Amino acid sequence: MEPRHEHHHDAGVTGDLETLVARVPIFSGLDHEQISEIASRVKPTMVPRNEQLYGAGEINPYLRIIHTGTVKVYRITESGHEQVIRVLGAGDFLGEKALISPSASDHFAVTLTESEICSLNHDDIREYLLRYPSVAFTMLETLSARLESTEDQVSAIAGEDAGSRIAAYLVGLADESHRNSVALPITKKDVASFLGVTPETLSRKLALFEDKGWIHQQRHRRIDLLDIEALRLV
Amino acid sequence: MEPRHEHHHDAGVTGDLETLVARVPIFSGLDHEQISEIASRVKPTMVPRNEQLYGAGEINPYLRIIHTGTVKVYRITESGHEQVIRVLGAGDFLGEKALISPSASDHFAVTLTESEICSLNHDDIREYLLRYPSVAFTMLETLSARLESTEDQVSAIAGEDAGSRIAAYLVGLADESHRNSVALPITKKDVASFLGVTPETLSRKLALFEDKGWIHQQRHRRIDLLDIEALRLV
DNA sequence: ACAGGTACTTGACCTGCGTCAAGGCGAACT
DNA sequence: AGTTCGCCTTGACGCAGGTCAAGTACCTGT
Repeated sequence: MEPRHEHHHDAGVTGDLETLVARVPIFSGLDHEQISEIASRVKPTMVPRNEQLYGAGEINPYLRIIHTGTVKVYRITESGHEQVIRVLGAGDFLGEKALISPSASDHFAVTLTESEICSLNHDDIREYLLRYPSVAFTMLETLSARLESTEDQVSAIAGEDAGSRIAAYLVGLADESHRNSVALPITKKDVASFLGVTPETLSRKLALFEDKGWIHQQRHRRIDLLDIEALRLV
Repeated sequence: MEPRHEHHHDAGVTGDLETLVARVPIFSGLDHEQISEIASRVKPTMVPRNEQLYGAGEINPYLRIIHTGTVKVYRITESGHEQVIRVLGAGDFLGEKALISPSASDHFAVTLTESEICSLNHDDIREYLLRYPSVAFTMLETLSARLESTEDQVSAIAGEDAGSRIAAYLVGLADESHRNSVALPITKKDVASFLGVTPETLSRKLALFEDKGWIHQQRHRRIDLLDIEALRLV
């Protein structure tokens, strides 16, 4: 495996490659030998913050698996404004669209923090999918879960008002971190885009929630949820 | 295979089972022998109109493949209103959510026309996925395409105004049928739900389009598109 | 063929949220 | 440390589209 990672510098990877691969959810069903084989094809890279992984129009021949860090996936709508599609973290993958149907997509992906990312060539992945059906099955699980959460997004934007969506988003963050103090993974501007509101509306609703004593906003995108039950009922 | 298809009557299937299976996209990569094997496990059924295929809360152990007819998939949002997720036709499948992660989903599915539907037991399908990787790969393609179209729905609802979404929907129907006279596959109420507007708004926008001479509404949900270019620019 | 219910249309009203604008604050680079 | 740029907040305003209501047309089942 040659160190040809676009213009990124090489990985200062924590632990050996096989351990890293084994921790990736879509390879979790494989045995040690299979993991080794995949590890030999993987290209781990440290990617700096604010690096564009792929952009609209270009066909990128890599499936990216995030080992550490955060990546934002978004698109630019016809009317020119940015729509955040999802935010990916450790264990998530991206770039599957081009793998499955190699047409240009209008997605953009950019790192939000310095990230440790493995790139797998599409040809290799296609081979794994055919050879190790459990990999394909796990990808099906992931895509199915993504589809469901995107459907949630549709019903929320179409059916709930801005306040409900924002409250539900905060409660969701709290639920998955099991804490009542959450950190927004992205800027408020991006959260607003993700929730289908303007930054102004988000700002106003958060101020309103704070007035009612339901939340407390600290520095650095950190928000304490003081009354989760109230937020659930919004 | 015993004829135990809930309370539906047995299929008066056109052509033999193998031909039918071979025409299903997710099995298109298989050879004759494999098709035969699958055909022996398939339960084809004629389902009447307005029949509920599955409802929220219940875990339905079948993957359904639509051979003829139309099926509407929707959910009921927390605030109680119906949100149409997608409309499926010949060659499409549904029920894959429970196959992949057998948790109760909040989806409903109902036939809009009398439909010829094949049911495959989840255990059987799981076996095919592991044994014939091309089946899994085709399912990946389909899910990926669905994901993309659901993402389109998100950006459209969040970013475009009602008129644009409605015009784009009409143009989309025309594009896929290659004709400039289209038939809405579902009621206007359902189209409205799908597009994230109220039936009143849909009605008003269509009247507006007609005023401008861009469309002509006939009986029976049939609409002639008189000026597709104008609609594209809305 | 009839009756009933649902889908659709149109009108009047009103409000939530987007838009425009201006000011403060923090973060990143030199 | 200073400067700059983009993020965030708050205010004022207007309108797209949701809501409520009433009437008409359709479709469906008997």
